[in-house]
Amino acid sequence: MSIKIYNTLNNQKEEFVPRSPGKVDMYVCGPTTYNLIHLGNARPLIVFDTVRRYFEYAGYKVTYVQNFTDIDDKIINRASEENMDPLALAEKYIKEYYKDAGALGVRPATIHPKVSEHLPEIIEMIQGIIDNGYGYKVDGDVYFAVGKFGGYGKLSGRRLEDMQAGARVDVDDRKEHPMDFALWKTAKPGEPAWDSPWGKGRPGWHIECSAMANKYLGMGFDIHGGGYDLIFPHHENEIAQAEACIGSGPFARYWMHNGFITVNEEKMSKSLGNFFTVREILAKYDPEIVRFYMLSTHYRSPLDFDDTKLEMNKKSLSRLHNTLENIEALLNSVSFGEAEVSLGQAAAVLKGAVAKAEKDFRAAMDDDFNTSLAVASLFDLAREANAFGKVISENAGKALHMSVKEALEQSRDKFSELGEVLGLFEDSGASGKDESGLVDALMDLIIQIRQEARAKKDWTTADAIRNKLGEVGIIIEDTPQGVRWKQK
RNA sequence: GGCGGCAUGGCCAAGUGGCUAAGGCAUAGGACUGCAAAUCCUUGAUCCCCGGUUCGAAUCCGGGUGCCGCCUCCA
Repeated sequence: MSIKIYNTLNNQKEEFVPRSPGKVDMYVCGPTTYNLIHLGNARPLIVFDTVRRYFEYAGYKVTYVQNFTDIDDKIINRASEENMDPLALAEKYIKEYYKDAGALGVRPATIHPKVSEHLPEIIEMIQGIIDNGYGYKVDGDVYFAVGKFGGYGKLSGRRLEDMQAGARVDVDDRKEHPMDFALWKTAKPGEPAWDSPWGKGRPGWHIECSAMANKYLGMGFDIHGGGYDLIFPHHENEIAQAEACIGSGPFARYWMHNGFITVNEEKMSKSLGNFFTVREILAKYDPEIVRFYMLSTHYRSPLDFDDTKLEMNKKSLSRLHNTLENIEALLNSVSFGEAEVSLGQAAAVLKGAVAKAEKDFRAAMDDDFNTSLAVASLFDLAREANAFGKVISENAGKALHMSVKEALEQSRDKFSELGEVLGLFEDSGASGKDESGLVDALMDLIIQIRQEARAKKDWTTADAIRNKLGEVGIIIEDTPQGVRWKQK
């Protein structure tokens, strides 16, 4: 089964054929580190992390490159506001990035190149563009001449003559064409600057990705990803720069773009007051919920964020967690051996469901990473596993055949296996409990007291304990396999 | 002005020509439970409107309505 990818370059799903068999080389545009990452940054992180995980699951060796833009106007402005060195400010937020991304289950890329560490490569590429006749110098600035690059517009499907340059921003009349963009900008006093053949300055907005992708992956690498809004001009310009410099195209073979996040049906922006950092969201919601939510919609569709939907997804996710706990409890409480009661038929049904879940999951992910459908396969498995648990409960106290244990273990393992591809269920088990074991010990005590009350049919006491614990955020469940408790 | 996307049950969301339109949340009924919780079973869709193509359309074509994005830094 092959993987299909919706390629922005041709606006259609295409079979993915890697440049080198068994390997995937991908580049994803990373954040400009002038602030904590926001919700909008989080989506591509989670989406492309999941793409990467699935490729690895499917047996590919993935080289994943994600840059940090640590030289940029926004950084310079922010740094001067805070009276900080721009690079130190960028470094600070790179550290913060790792905290937030890590919390969301986003694995570090194979390589995280920074602009500040690639000035030689960037300058070399600009020089190459000039040498090939696609760049020109004006005062201390260098511009890319879009009119000379025949393929300009092929990614975004625009034609130069259709675009209303200057409609919203004044055109710099030193440019040969209004759409020309800066490759190199002269430094103003006090700004960070590097020596170049064109004087002291810094790179333009787009050149970094071309240069760094080219350095680490080379021309014709497999997948380039990023947010939908980057198609134009950022990615269009990346293509133009790389291909104008190196000559041999294509720059990247498959272009993937994630849809936008809105908040309360509006585009997230500071002026609308609906701008959220990942950290603000994580103060209210478990990161796994945020991740699950982002994957509950196809990556190319827009995704609206609000508390109601988060709450909804929280409940959905807990269903999956409950299932995992149910399976674990059965494995721990039921005795297995030579068949007194075999339940062979039911076990076979579950094993069949395990196989089907993986098959469905793969089919969904193969089809342009349809995580929404993939998640559905987990719910299908959950239903079967829980139904099996019900059958087991009906045979409480009896020794069950080993095939029952096998079926339970298979379903549990399949959950973790498929969940890991989506970055879910990874820290299940010890979450919410303290390391000293004090809480566990106290809970054992409380539960024991309550059980004694229940044994005496003292429901008033038993219910009071349960209600009071509920007020503190602890849920007590009396299951056929014994008493269970959990937080929240 | 140019380019592009979306409209599926109360809500979220798959599905892009063909068996009974996935899955989740919520609702209602039932089972289980001392009562709950968890779980299982059952429960609900004129697929935005009009017209067309077809044996057959949510799915293709035309028109309409509504919403959104990009064309400027933006994930």
